[in-house]
Amino acid sequence: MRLATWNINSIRARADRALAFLEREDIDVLALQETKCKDAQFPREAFEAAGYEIATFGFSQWNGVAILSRVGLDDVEPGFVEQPPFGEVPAVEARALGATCGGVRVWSLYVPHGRALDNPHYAYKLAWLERLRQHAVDWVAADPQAKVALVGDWNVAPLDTDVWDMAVFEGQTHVSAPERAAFAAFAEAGYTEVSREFIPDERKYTYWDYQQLRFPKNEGLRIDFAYTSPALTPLVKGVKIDRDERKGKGASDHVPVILDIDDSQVSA
DNA sequence: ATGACCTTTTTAAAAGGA
Repeated sequence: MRLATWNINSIRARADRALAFLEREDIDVLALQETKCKDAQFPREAFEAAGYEIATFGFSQWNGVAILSRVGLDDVEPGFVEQPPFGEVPAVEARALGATCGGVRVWSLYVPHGRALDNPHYAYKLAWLERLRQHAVDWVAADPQAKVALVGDWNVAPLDTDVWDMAVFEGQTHVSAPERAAFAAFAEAGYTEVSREFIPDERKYTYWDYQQLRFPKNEGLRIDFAYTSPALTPLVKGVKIDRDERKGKGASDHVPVILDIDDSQVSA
């Protein structure tokens, strides 16, 4: 089974690219972030025609997550329990969507950005990650054989080498100690960030700003990750960052991260 | 060439992104 995660930065603007990607990379399950549309606006038909079931969670032009699967799509969960809300009128945002696909509990995650260290969005980000971590612990405590994949745009650069120039990011979000601790806490809970296991190299980014020739200069960030639960980790046989997807006109600013999972021991 | 922001919505100008 091939499982991919991709912050697509509008599914309506990039449905054709998504379809081409699914076919080119032979993807079974695709977790999307920043779909930027309401559920009713999601371009379902083309994906259904290609053989995928679709679960969406979107309220507006902001955020939005989805999961496409051709190996089953069950127990869909829009948002996690007690997901922290945000806003003047506190509301849960469309940043997490769970579904069971081919025996794997997939969570498509769009972690809050944080905006600035003194912004309320930053405290929201840390609380959001901590609540998710508690769930991650509980899920494997309840069932040590649970195959859980927490995939998406984590909006955290765990290592200094995950940003193209640390001097630029000093005092900014994504690289602060609390954010990195919140990210590392998933590993302390027994999960493994498998992209790092398979791709330990530096300057292997997943995001490049549209501005200032960041992509051709390879000035990017590594912020899209895949944490797998103890039972799932040994089944992950490979990980690829699809850097080519950033090329050409009409690319998202993020590229997909693809996991190859050994099907033979995963029952649907 | 891998190329000089993009997407959305109250269709102009602003917000969010990282």
